[in-house]
Amino acid sequence: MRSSQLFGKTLRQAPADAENISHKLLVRAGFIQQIAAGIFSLQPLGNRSITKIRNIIREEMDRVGGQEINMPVVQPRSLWEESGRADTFVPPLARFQDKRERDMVIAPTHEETATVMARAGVTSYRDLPFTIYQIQTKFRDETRPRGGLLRVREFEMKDAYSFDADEEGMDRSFQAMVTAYKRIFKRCGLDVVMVEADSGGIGGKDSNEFVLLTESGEDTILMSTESDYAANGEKASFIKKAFPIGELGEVEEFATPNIKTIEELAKAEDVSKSKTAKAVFYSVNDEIVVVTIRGDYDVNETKLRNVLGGAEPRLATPEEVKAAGLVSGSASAVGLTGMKSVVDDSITMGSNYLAGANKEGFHLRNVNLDRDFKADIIADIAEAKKGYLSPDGKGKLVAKRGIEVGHVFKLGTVYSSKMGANFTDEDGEQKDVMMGCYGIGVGRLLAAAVESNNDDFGMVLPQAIAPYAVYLAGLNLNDSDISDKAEQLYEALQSAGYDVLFDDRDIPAGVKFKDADLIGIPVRIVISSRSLENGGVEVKARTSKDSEIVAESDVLTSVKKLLV
RNA sequence: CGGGGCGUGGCGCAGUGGUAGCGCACCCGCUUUGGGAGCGGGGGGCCGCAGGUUCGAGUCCUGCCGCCCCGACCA
Repeated sequence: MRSSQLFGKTLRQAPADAENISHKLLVRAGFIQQIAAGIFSLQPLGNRSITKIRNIIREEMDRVGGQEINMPVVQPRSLWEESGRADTFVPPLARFQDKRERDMVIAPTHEETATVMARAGVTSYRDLPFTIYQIQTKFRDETRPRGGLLRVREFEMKDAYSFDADEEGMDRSFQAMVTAYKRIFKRCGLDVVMVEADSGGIGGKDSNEFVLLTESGEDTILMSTESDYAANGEKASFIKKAFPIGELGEVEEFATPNIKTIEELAKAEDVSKSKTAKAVFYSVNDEIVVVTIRGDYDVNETKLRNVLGGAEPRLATPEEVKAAGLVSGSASAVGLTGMKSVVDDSITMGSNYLAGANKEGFHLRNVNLDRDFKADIIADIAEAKKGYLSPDGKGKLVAKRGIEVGHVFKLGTVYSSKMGANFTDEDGEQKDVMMGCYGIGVGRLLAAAVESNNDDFGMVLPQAIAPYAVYLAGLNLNDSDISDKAEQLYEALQSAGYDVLFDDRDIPAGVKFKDADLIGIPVRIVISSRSLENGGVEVKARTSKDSEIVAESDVLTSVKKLLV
């Protein structure tokens, strides 16, 4: 490609809207153009990078036996009623009615259609296993898109779905995908870690995220200092401090004027926060739920949602708390009836707690679970934090930020059972298909790659995903000797199989260098009167500071050393 | 959805009631050619939208829309 023909201009200044490095650089380099919040067009350079990423993904999916398919973006809402996600998917499904007033949705993900595909295509265990995948547009009406391509509403995702006869098969399919994912990210120049994750709106039991650790990430990742334990903050667990359980004391009420928080209560009584039972009130499906957790821990709302069966909890408003007859600042589960009680298991690792008396200005001593208040659910709903003990007993947790670039799920039969995707096994029995699903955000992957590969001058893209492998700049092109040689080099490099961007523009050298750096092309070749005087052409890697002079006849050899 | 900020040429910005400007980019000419060149000339604006106040509104008032950031939320 000749720069003089290339559509798209580089910008000296990034739009004021852009804040992330990747957002700024992708816009400045002419890769992407914003159309609306979280909605982008790809310009030629950006499209080339994305195409390369897609192809890497395809190769690795095919390598582990994936078969490419394509499913519709527009789907009848009834399909989502079958799976039960029509009203529960968060963010809300984008919906519209077609001409005949039939309810339609714009797909945010494709488990339903994939299950339908399997439902029709699988009747016998002999049809299993198989894995299908697509690279397809999704739309999620995110509450808050942000960071250029990092979090968008319309986006392209590679989504794969595996179908197996039994759990062992599903595990094998899952492992194959994990292998493929690791190769994909490595080839794209991303150093990712696989962490345990919450499966959220997709469902299923186990899920893992592939995360690029970087400060600009929006997820919190907790990792052990001494083992390979790593988990998203939504999922992370830890070993809770346990205290000896003494004899249960008598409950006694005492006055606590002006004490509203656990901190104040612990301080006033001169005890550790772990001697207090904290009550937090949530609104879940318009009902108040009381959550009790030991005062030294906080509630993890994702875990809470999961123990509540998937309904989204939200902190009750002061009005709701009051309406429920509760005394904020002095509340506890003691004596409460008619509302669901969830208790974190930390409460069972101690006794004789300080807790609210449900009476303005009073608290209670020696409060104990079962005797003084009930639990409908006892579970781990505590938020892991840095410094806590790793759940495997090895080391402490540290907190990092990360960008989720891939997510793999063991779905089991959550979709197949609801949607009737079953088969007859060897014994003639009817069984639900065991599924897995596996996603990679394609645009996000590019953004993540830029986030982790840049310097003061621009992107530093690995050859695998750079729009071009070689930037060939001819200077003093009015000199026919130089322009002839530049043309010859352009031909030769292309014949050798390299993607070459030939800067044939009649502009100052500095502009060409700036553009080459900004776009992040791995190898830059300069041919000029100066280089010829020095005995050839200049070859420079984007990653190195200095260039080397190479005889014209040796250019291909020299480039070959820097590229594959 | 709560809090904050911003909407003026492709991009960055100035303009607090009186003829819409600057830098970059763009077009023409000449001079230039190793890190975003110099000189000269030129084109491009429903100042987000609607209503209002005023002799007069980019500027003041009201409403709406859009975008960004923080939070909430987030396969």
